Amino acid sequence: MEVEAYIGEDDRASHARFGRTERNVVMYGRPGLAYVYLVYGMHDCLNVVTEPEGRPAAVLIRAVEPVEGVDLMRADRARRISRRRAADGAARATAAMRISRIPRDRVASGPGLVGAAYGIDRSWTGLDLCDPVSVLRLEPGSPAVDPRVIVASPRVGIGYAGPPWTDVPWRLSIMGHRSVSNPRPASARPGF
DNA sequence: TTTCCGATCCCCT
DNA sequence: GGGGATCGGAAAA
Repeated sequence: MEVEAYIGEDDRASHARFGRTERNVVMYGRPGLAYVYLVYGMHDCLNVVTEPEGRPAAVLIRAVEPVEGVDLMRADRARRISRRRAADGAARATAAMRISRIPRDRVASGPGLVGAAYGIDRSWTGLDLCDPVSVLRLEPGSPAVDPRVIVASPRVGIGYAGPPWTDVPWRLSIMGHRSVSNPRPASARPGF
């Protein structure tokens, strides 16, 4: 359970730092829309547009705790991995074994893993996540997360942005939750 | 357990 | 043309 905020054209870590481009237009759109982009040539990352129209901002969904369809997610991942490398039967079997043992709360514990677990790709950009009939939508959690259990830390993988953007504590995660991506914030380690 | 590296494609100066 | 809002396997230790 982890998100990161990217706010405005001034934010040197944000995809909006170059102004409006073909890729990021949806960030300038209505709040509640999905923005999905590709990183490192292979991972689709889900963001939710957060500010009123005209103000480019989004929250990256970095990690999620899946509650349903976990076996499907694991099977899907096993298929993708064995497709990627030309593995022989034995290697494929060990890969499948390893993946079948991934704990439920680690199946979507990273930005790329969230996209992969739910089959989200860039074509989902623009989807209205506030529409109750969308295949992917935001719903209130129950029970709600106690704000006292949320830790803030610097964002991950944005060294290029430079200070102060590398340091602003806009990565929010649930303290001690196992579905948090690596590197885990120091104060969010289990056994806190 | 930690560290290193390759994968793989698109985006933008 | 350079490098990335990452992941997983292999090696080191």
